[in-house]
Amino acid sequence: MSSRGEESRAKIIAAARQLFYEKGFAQSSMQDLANAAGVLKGNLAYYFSSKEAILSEVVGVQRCNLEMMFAGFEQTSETPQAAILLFIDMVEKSATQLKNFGCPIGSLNTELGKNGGEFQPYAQTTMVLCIDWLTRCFITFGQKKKEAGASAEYVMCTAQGAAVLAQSLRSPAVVTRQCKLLRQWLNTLN
Amino acid sequence: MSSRGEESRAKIIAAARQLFYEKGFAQSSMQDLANAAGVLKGNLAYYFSSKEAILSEVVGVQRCNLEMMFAGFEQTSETPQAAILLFIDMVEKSATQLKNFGCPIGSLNTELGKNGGEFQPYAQTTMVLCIDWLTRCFITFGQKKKEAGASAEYVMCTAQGAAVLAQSLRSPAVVTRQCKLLRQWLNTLN
DNA sequence: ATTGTATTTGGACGATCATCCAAATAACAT
DNA sequence: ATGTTATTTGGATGATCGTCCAAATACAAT
Repeated sequence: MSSRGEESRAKIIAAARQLFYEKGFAQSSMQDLANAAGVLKGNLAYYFSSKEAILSEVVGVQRCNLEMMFAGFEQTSETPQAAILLFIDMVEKSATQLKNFGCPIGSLNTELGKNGGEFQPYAQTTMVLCIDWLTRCFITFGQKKKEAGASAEYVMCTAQGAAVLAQSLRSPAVVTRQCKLLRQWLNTLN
Repeated sequence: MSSRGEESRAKIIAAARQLFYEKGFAQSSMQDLANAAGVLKGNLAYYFSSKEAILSEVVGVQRCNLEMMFAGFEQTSETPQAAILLFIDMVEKSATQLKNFGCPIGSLNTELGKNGGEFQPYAQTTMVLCIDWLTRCFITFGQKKKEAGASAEYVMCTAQGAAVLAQSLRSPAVVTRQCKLLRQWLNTLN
């Protein structure tokens, strides 16, 4: 597969990522994906055997981006607290996006988790990735394994709840307020 | 409209409520609704002019049920704390459902809030109803208006986040843990 | 220039979608 | 019993869905 093919493939995945996020997986038709990617619908089948295959790639990219982001957080932080704070900052900076489309990770899990959820395992990996990274941060911070897991769950729970509320109420301020609370809570852990 | 018609109408709405919750609004076809309600697809059009009209009725029933539940909480509670505790108990008792299908209120907002969200206003009313009731509870509890709003937002945020995580991780235990934290937090308010 | 592969094109395919309707049937009034 | 309304039936409608494919085109190697 030459650079031309790789480019088309990448365009399709990028378009799918955006569309799945903004409209949902089921609501994004192959025609929509083709239009957004600037290719013909028939061309999608050349690169992906099915819509599920596109979802798989999209989640793969999502996970890859998360891993890079987390690696960046760790590199630019001297303490695990600072890394967690960067995570909270990231959530707060996404407030407007969260208001418009919810959390890219949470909303995909919510959609795919419905009714049997044959596709949910794809989305689950990204949620687990976040919780695991936060857990490692809290362990490095000095917490025991179980305590760190609870802390990570608490942070992620607040972030997801804030996203749902922000989107429901169409108010990014919810995210701002909950992030502030998270920072205060983090400060009390010392 | 006689009792026969009312009965069919009610059956359709009940089936739609369940299906919208378990499969999502867009993923529930009119054929699915008809099958679940035990009527023919063509009969849906006799009672509802469109799928949107069914959604409107479903949300109306949802809101009505919430109002009754809240009224019950207030009647059987002598203090606002006790009423809030009943709310938290209700969330915890729903852990298994939350794991399977997410929060009936939150997940509907998440779906309908995507891409312009022409239908989201329907779902928004139920979310606002919950937050407003919690806010009133915290005001009765003695908090100022703004503080009460923040407390209500915090409770709802935790509940919604717990639902998203429980469904993502397919673990009802998340709900149990977050409810426990909520009760502890509520105790510190005295 | 010619061959072989990679990619694109445009459309066909059956299935399913929400909506709509005329005719059949049921229930009830007189 | 007859007429009237309420409800059900079964199917038609055009649009759109995901998938698939043969032919056309573009590119690279010889």
